[in-house]
Amino acid sequence: MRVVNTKGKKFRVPDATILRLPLYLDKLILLQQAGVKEVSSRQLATSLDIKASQLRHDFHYFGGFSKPGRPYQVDKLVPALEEIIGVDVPVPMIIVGAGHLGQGLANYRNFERLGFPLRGIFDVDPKLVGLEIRGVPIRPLSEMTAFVKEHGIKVGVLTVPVNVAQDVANQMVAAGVVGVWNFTPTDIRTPPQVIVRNERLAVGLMCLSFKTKRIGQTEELKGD
Amino acid sequence: MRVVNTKGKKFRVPDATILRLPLYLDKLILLQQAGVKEVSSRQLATSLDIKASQLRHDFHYFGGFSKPGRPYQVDKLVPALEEIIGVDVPVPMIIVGAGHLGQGLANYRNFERLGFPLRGIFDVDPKLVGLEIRGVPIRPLSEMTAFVKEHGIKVGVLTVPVNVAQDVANQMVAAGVVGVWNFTPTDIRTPPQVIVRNERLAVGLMCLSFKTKRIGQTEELKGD
DNA sequence: TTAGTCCTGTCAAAGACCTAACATGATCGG
DNA sequence: CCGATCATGTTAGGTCTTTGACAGGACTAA
Repeated sequence: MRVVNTKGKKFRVPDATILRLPLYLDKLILLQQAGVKEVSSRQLATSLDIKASQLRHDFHYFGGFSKPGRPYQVDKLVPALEEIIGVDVPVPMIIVGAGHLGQGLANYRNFERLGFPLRGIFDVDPKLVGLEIRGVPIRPLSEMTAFVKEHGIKVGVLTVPVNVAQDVANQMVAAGVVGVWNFTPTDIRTPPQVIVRNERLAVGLMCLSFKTKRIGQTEELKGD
Repeated sequence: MRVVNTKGKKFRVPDATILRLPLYLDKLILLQQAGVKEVSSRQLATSLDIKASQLRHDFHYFGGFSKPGRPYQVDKLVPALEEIIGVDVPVPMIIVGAGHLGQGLANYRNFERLGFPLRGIFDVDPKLVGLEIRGVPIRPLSEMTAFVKEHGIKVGVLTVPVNVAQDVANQMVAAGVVGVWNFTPTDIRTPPQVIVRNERLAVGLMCLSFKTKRIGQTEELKGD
């Protein structure tokens, strides 16, 4: 991933940095809501459990957001990061699969705040079709393709059963979606220009498992 | 993180490897269910979009799971990884916060399969208390501490509102929980021996945002 | 038996990433 | 005005991670 920073220089931004930008923004929004005006790299880094030099290094790829001697101003940093991450331009989104997880996500209020207004929910189950979640009606899956085209939907959230995941994803892509947020426990194949983000709940659980099971062994295995 | 491999040697296992183990297991279980008996490092790696040498290198930390010339046997590899990850020993779990996300997670059937049987659900809302999800009743939050102690609960899933997250986490830890699966959009502080896994949905969304917004710019910024 | 093919375990080199250190600039109090 | 303090931007060096290459075992077919 490459960007041109504020000083006209081209940088290759490491993936690791990109993955941290949302963490910075997340924390900064909390600070902003708490009325904090200024924050130093040390304060911000400490609260995220990383090194201050790493944070400054990350910001450096974008030309820096302050000048030597002055801490970062929260009210300037937030919109700057929002623009870099792309949160400032709305990306209309749909949820496909109105099961428990799909409905839970549909109730998540932060989507709008993060630039992803929810425009539609789709499911095959006739018992679900017609219900409304936060004002958004559940529509039959058969209408999805036309809806995506008509409303210029860019991102689809995939919360369908595993066995139809690839099929539904294919329909989304054919209809014009450029990003898929995949909550199903399987890999889906897409053309290279379509971005897939896998949200593998099982993986999170297993990581937790690996670590908790090793509590109590740590005395004999120093230095993890 | 350190382990002793099958040849008695001590290795420090990199974090990057640990994060991949669940992906391997996840895929292998799918293969096993499909009746596949043997799989080579190339096949497995290709399906996960990584290099075969990396997969073999990862397995090498644990002494390897086959011998030169023979592909991996799915039925041997699955239990071996399950043991390493810790999925083979059940870890009783509770969900605290029976809102939409909490209920969605409570309906997730894979928890048992992954070694995390759901033993209880807790909430402060009297309208929710008494409801059952997949046979597990929702109990008042005030009973949580006693329940954790009595049933030897090891892991708590945190799906409460942000403003009470730290407070509820403190109660969990005081009651004896050793792992917290945090779905709230905030950091929580715990003693060092308690493992916290943050499942930050907003971060996943923002990563997707960063990438999808840059589609169309890729022609002028070659080589991402 | 033997050549050919497929495969893993192993290691060293290359690459990506993180961190400490420092030059420099801003601010404050006296 | 000046020193002390705090802060960022920047870079070089160290550390962690990935990759390619290869030795050697196992199987197959002729």
